[in-house]
Parts: sequence; structure tokens; C-alpha cells
Amino acid sequence: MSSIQLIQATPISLSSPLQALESCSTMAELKQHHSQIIKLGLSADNNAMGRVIKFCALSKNGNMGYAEKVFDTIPKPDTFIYNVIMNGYLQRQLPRYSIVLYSQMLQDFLAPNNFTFPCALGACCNDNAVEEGKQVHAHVFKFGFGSDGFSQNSLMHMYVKFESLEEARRVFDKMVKRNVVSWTTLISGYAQRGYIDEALKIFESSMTQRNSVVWNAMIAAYVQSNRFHEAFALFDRMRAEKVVLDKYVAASMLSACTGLGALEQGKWIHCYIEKNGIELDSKLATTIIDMYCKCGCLEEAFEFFNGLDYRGVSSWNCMIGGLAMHGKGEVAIELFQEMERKMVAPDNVTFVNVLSACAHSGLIKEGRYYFSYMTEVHGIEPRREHYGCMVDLFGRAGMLEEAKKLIDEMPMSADESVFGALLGACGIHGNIELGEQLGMRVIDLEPKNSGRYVILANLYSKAGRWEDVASVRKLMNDRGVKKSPGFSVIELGGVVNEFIAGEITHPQAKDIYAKVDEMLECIRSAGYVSNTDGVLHDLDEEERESPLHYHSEKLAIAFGLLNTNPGEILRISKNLRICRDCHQACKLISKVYDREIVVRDRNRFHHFRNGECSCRDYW
DNA sequence: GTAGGGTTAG
Repeated sequence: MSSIQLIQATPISLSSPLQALESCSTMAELKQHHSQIIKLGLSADNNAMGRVIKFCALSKNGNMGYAEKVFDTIPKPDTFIYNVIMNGYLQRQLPRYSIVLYSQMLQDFLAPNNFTFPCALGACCNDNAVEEGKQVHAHVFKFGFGSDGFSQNSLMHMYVKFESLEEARRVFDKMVKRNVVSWTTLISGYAQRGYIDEALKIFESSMTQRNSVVWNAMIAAYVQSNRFHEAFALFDRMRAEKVVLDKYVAASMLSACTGLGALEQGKWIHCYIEKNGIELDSKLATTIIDMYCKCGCLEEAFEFFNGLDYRGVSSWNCMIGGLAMHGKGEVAIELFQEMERKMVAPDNVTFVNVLSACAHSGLIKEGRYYFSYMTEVHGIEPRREHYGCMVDLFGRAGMLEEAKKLIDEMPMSADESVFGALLGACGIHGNIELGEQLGMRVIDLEPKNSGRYVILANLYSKAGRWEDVASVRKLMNDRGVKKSPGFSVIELGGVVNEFIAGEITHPQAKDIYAKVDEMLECIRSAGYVSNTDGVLHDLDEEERESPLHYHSEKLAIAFGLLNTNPGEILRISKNLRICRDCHQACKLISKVYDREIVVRDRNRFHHFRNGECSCRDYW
């Protein structure tokens, strides 16, 4: 009682408890101030209650349940209060609650304002509420916020999410004042749907107001569509314009390096991050681990991983996946066990990686064990991806019946990737009948994926069924499906060199081809027989027109031998899978030239040393 | 009180 009298005695008495609300940091403090305010008789005061609710709904330590309780006691909540509570739900991933509140607000004849719409639209977006989103769009105009930048950007964002790019573009075109968010939203919108050229046009027109976010949206657009060189070019432009390199750009560029296998460039960015104190969060750490793994440096990846102060589940997953890719299944399992000892809860991705580690290393028993372990011990139900890994595991090992049985037993329908895993196995083990059925099915499911046609055609060619090979090729042509051309990349002295089979445009082309011939001569005397018998590779993944011995990886190796010192490791990345012939050749080259060669193909790593490959020919 | 960018398998 006495404290209230004291407050009432001074003229600033009413504002001070409200001011105190602004400085609270815990719910306990807030509740104290709240009860004081009620004692002052302000329980129906929207200004006072609004501040209480704001803290509960929006601050880090806020309690949404308390916000709801207070909300229920307010006789006539105003727009501000609705906004704050709707935002609270949105931030807590409860968009449906926000939408319900929005319509309640309209029923109460409260006019939404410029703060309401971004929230309501965001809620529709997160709840996939297309129809309601369109209605809110109409309200934006009806209530006079048609030219409010925040509302317009939120509209664009929503339409991008709903895949109505035309609608997003219409909003963008009508905007009188655009800001960085407008550019960014549209650029990434186009990029997500694969319209990179359109994204670039928007980017170029953002000239006057570009910050690192806009730059990154475009760089990421290139990276996501595998146009790594263009990402690098844009990055150079960005640095020339002295735009700061922040953690997002660093992450995108690391992915570009990963895509190309450009280790030196990746290391440079890693160094830059450390030197310039760029915040190393768990996502960025994962990107760095991924870069080292996919650029062939497991040791560096491990060193970095071990040096991290905090290792989130995605970092563990990435490291386990890296080991899997390098054929180190046993080590991957050990790392998983360490993860459990460190009490890091695995998620579904963890088990995808553990199972794929088993598949790549032929660990059938272990794969079976972890497949049931994930559900029994961690309560994680297997998804399609996990079934895909198991099909891959059995399939590679030649246990096609077992793989087929598993597909039949799946509680969900199999998709193209599950069938694809089995199809791949039919290819390895030459099961024509099953492969033919699956091939047709997978092509129907994914008519634009050239790889599917190639596997089926290869299967036919293995069986000598040339007419069928021809008809698959005709089908591809008729549908306008083109094989992605095979290329290999080798990075020397920070320069990325790219080779395409049979291509002669490289400045050192003459020397390179001579070196290939020399290489072949040398390995022939070591027992190499070029795998050209029959027309087995009639429709290989690599361009058919170029002779086998000028496949892109051979050109890259020749280039590497010409331009490095004895003993240096040659690291090559290939966008497709390495073919049998090149695999055999690499083994012998590693022996004859006494060179370690690391080849990353579409699926995994091959470490060639002294005539052997780390995959033990199991791939 | 409000909006935008990066990672993890096959």
C-alpha cells in the first residue's frame, strides 16, 4: 500500500512503472511490474497492457502463455496489442494462430495498420494459406497500405513462396520506392525457380542500392544452379566495389568452392573468416567442414571440426557424411558413437549419413543394425531417404532380391530416388530384366533427368541390345533431354582449370594430349588394357563422341602431372561418375608415376595410391 | 512491434 501512495504522491508516478517495463529482462521482473500496474488500476489500459504483452510475446525471455492470459483480461484490445500477439505466434511457428487472430481483429472492427500486414502475410506464407493470403492482399489495398514498402515486400515474399512469380513481379513493378529487401526477395525468388537470367537482370537494376545481402542473393543464385564460375566472377566484382564480406557471402562462396573442388580458394575464405573475426556460427562451421570434405581434405576437416567450441548436430552430420563419402565407413560409425557419448541427439540426417557410410563401405551387418537402431533407440522413424540408403546398401552388394523386398515393405510409396538406387544396382550387377522395368518407371517419374536414360541405355548395351539402346536415345532426343557434358576440374596455384573430354581449347592442349598418350603408353606396360572391347560405352555418361582415352579426368591428370612437382597430390573433381576405364587407368597411373590422385565424382571420393583405390573397387 | 541472404545424403 505504502509504495502506491508514494508513487501517487509524485507527478511522474504513472509513467515510471511503465518505463520500468522497458528495462525488464526476465519474466519474474515483468510479473512484478505487471501487478504494480494492476494495483494502479490500469488493467484496462491498452497502453500499459500492450507493453506487458509486448514483453511476453516478443522478448527473448518472454512467455507466450502469460501474454495470452493478459490478452484475455483486456476488454477492448487495440491494433497494437493484436499486432504484438500475432507476431509472437508467428515467431513461435504458430502461423495459424496469427491468422485466426487477424480475422478476429477484423470482426472486432479494428483497422489493421502497416505493422499488421507484414505479420499477417508472413503467417499466411508459413501456413501455406494461399487463399487467405490473397484475401489479406486485398485488405492491404482496402485499408490504404498499397504503397507501404513493408507490406509490399511481404506480399512479394508470400507470392515467391506460393510460386506465383508473376504476382510477385507485379507487386515489384508497382513499387515506387524499392529497398534492399525488395531486390533481394525477387532475386532469390527467380533463383529458386531456376530463372537465373531473370534474377541477374533484377540484380543489375539494383545498382544504386546494393548491400551485401543483395550481392549474396545473386551469388547464392549462381551457386544453387551450379554456375560456380559466375559466382566467382560476381564475388570479384563485389570485392572490387569494396563491399564487406560477411558470413553469408562467405558461406555462399565456400559452397562455390565446394562445387568446383577449389580447395585453395576455399582455404582462402576460411582464413579470411578467421583473420577478420567473421562470426563463426554453427551453420558456417558446417559449411567449412563440408568444403574440406568435398575438396578431398578429410584431415583438415577433422582438425577444424575438433577445434570447434560448439559442435551442433549438423556439424556432426556433415563430418560423418564426409567420412562416408571417402569410403571410411568404420570411422564414420566410430564418430557416430562418439557423438552419442557426447550426448548430442542425432536426427534423421545423421542416420542417412550413417547408413550411407555403411552402403559405401559394404558394411551390410552394420547397416541393418543401425536401420533398426534409429527407431528402437532414438525413436526416429525411417523416411524414404533411409529406405533409399538401405536399397543402395543391398543393391551395391548384389543382394537385389533383398533390396526389392525392402521396397515392397516400405510403409510409404517409393520415389524415383529409391527406384534409382535399385536401378543403379542393376547396372552394376547386370540384372537386365529388373533394370529394364525400373528404368522405364524411373524415366516416367523423372522425364527430364538425363542420368536415368543413360543408365538404362548402358544396361541395354551391356546386354548387346543395340536396338533398345537406340530407342532410348531417340526418346531422349524427342523429349529434348540433353546429357550434361562431363567435365573435370583441377585447381593449381589457386587457378581452377576445367577440362571437357576431347576439347582442345586449353592453351597447353598440345602438351596435355601428348602427355595423355605418354601416360597410356606407360600404364600399358604395367598391364593396362583399354576397356574398349565391344561398344560397351556406346552411351557412356561422358560424351560418346570423344574417345575413351581422352576422357576429361585423364586430361586433368595429364595437366596436373605437367604442372606439379613429383610427390604432390593431384586433386580432381568430376561432375559425373568416373567410368570403369578411367578408374582402372587412375589406379595404374598412381603406381607408375608414384602419385597420389584424389578424384571426387558425383557420388564419392576415390583415393588412388600405389595402384589401389580407397573404394576397393566397391562403387 | 514489422521484411531479406548461408549448411547437412543419394
